Amino acid sequence: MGMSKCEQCIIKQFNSLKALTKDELLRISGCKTSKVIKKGEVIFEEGDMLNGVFCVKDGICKLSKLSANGKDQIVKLVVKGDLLGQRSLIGDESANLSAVALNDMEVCFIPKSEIMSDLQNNSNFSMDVLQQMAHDLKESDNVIVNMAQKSVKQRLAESLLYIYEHFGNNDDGYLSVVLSREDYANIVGTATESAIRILSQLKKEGLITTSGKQIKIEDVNGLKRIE
Amino acid sequence: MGMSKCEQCIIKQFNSLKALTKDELLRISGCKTSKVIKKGEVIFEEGDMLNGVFCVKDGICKLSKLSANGKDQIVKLVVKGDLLGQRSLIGDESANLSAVALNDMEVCFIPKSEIMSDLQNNSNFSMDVLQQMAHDLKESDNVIVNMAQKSVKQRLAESLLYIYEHFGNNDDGYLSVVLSREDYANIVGTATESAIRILSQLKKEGLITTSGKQIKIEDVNGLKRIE
DNA sequence: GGCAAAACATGACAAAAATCATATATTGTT
DNA sequence: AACAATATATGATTTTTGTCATGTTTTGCC
Repeated sequence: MGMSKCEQCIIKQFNSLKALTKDELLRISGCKTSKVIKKGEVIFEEGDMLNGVFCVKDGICKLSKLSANGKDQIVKLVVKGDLLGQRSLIGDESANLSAVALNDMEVCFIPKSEIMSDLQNNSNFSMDVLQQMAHDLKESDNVIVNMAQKSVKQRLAESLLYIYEHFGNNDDGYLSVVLSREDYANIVGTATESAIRILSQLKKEGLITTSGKQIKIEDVNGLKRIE
Repeated sequence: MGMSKCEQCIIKQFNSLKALTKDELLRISGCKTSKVIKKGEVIFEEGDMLNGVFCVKDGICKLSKLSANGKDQIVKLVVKGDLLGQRSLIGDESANLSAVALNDMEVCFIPKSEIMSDLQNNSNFSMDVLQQMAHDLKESDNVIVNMAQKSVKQRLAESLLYIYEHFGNNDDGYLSVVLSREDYANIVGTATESAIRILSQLKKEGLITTSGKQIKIEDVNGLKRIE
């Protein structure tokens, strides 16, 4: 528990922690705890007060929100290198989203007091976090436009491409992120049956192939071209 | 042009500029320019490089993005007291959205260099901006969930309530923000005809009344209850 | 390996929303 | 005031998407 050292951890290169000084990293290293989270486990839930952030060392989780009609909407996928929970910490609010592991994960938990004091005192760090949030906001706006203006088929195709471009394939050419049909439906905001139906269509059209839950993108441009 | 003084401007109380020191405000006051923008005028467009932020002293504008199918999606309404353009500045990217005045506006333009140096040097200011962005991100997530999971009628009802609760009525009881039916359609992400049709329905159901473009909310709870 | 539960698949139908057509009202301009 | 341009309104129809039903496959577990 918490034996490895932040200053030597390569993961930090991918997130705002890279802006911290060696001293700050040493302090964080001393008070962080690292945990293993099993597939399907809840990291935190909507409404929870977080008292720190999670730095994802391995694995993937989904951030989702339960809507009034009882369906879960997946808002974001968080992967190796990402930080988790900064927004609630900074806004000093309870979590707006739930985080659930999609496969086995390894995360480090850094207590709130550390992060907040570094944000106050290290302007490189706060600027980096600011930039990250500006970027996230831009992405959110784009998602809103897509949700509002595109068909379910287009949105599903784009989700496949997003996963393909951001998280890549594994050795056998299948997407490295493996989601259930229900998860896809919850990303796109549609009924599970509709997601299944459209994936079948895409198969027939030769744009993807599948093997169980695994999906292989066969024609990137074809997916991009969907009316 | 630019004669009034930031340190005395009450508008700043509503945004992150309140976290600046008197000296910083004096400096900004010296280099800002204030402009009047007519209804329908474009403040900036998608892809423009901004070299400063706008502080809205009066009026309302819409932030929207053109989607692939040629329709505009309105992502946010910006009103008196809000800042405009921070995200592009912070992210050092071209504007992701277009800003168009919905009525006559008065804004102050503050050059990039000023804002960025204050962000670097005044941690109260950067923390305030950070909190604002954390809040915006939360709002964005909620919009995504609504777009994905709710019917057009529910979304339109919520938009009316949003405007009612955030911007209020004017003396005669009509919403103080006056939008065209097309604007409503572009907020909700639907066809203009659908927006018109649903507003007619809401009238028949006694939840709203209208007079030309003006809309009066007659039954807040009724609007909230829409299945 | 066998069994139950969960996930996937697909058809039939219903509901929601988009599109097309057309009519009326409002607004801005001369 | 008259006109054109724009915005609002509403009907008819088509397309998209959701729901319900039912069967098949896969998965986890004893």
